[in-house]
Amino acid sequence: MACAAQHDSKTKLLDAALQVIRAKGYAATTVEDICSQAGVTKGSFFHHFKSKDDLALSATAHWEAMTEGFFSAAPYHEPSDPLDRLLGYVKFRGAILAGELPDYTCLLGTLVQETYATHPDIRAACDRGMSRHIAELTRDVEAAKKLYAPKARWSAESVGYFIQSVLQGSFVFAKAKQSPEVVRENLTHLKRYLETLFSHPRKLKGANS
Amino acid sequence: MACAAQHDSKTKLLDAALQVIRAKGYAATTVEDICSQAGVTKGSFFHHFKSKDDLALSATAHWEAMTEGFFSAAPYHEPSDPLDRLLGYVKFRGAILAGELPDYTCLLGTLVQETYATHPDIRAACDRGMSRHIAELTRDVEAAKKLYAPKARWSAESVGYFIQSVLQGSFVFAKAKQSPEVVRENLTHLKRYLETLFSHPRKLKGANS
DNA sequence: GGGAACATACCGACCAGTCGGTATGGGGTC
DNA sequence: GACCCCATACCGACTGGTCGGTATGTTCCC
Repeated sequence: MACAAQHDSKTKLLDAALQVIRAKGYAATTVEDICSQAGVTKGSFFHHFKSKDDLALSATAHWEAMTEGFFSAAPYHEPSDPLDRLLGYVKFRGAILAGELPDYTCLLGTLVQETYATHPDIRAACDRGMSRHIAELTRDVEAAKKLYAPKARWSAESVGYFIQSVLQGSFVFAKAKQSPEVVRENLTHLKRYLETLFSHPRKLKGANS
Repeated sequence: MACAAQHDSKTKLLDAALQVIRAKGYAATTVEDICSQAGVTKGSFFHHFKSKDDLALSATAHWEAMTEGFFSAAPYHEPSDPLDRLLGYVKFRGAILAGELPDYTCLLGTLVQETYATHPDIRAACDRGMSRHIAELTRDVEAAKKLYAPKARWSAESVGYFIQSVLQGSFVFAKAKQSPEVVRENLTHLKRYLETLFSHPRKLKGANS
């Protein structure tokens, strides 16, 4: 029973869900949309998921698993200097802006906007997923702070949230403008802010040059 | 024929649309939701609007008109120093975070996320509305740049987009966390960034204190 | 042969949009 | 002022299609 093909349909459905929901939004996505994108039938869908909402929940878990693997395998973790890792993260986020919009935007950000008032469990799942990613990030912020700005009054966590907020907001404008250009420019601003925040010796007066 | 009461229902429908769409998202909002919120009937709705999509378009125009009046009447325009006006804007955005989430989040940001791939005209309307607001903002950025950072390589417009991206992203997290607290913290970071960006003499070393 | 994986036909609720109708009020005519 | 005409505003039952979910197989693997 535990052969790989068993979960093939389920994985296909989850992958399809990530794509379709990011493109059309959750409410506008029909179960049949996901099925046809995945190349399976509705019977299969409801064999694996109790309901559409259940799929959404599973999709957030799937998303978390995917992104966690993706980011932990990324090369920006290599530097021993935590600030370099942090700036590497920002640079990395710029480097992965390829393909169509649904390929690089965030499922959780899209999902939570539509469901925060009507689907408490989905909202909570999105919150959990985003917070977990931020917690990862915050670790490097914390370490960099200890090194470069130990007395600063801002919290490492708030910087983590700020970074993610810039990204989420950038995606909104990417969608409005149908282009990742705004994301890139915003990442440049973000990088500059982080550098000044840590009084990074290598590029201290970079703000106005 | 031109009595004020004539357009009363239409205005009520538009006001209701702003609330309901921001709370439930566009696709999940039914025409009857809006009607009952506005206290009018479906017949009236389709007398004033050709379709649900037509309402969305009118709602963006209504939103633009409302917000333009709201922001142009705000006190942050008073200072003669453009940087003070800019920082005043950021402070003002923090001051208006009252009431429920749908009361202070942005209709256009919510709308465009759901419609960018499926409703080209709504997407374009959202883009137009957000760009217009940013253009206003950019004027002050431009003036402040001339005064305080004339040789900086970043464009005033990109700063305008950055400010709005921070806000839009903050709203995503406000929805995920059911609280405007993240918005406030992000505005603090944003203020600090703007100050360093303009090398504001009054608070130059504020970044790490 | 028994259960998990998948397929097909179908149901019922819901919802955007329609349609025939009523109410109101302004303007022209005598 | 009495009358009619007609446009605009508004009402709510109805319809046709869509979509989440179910019921009933069928296939295939252990």
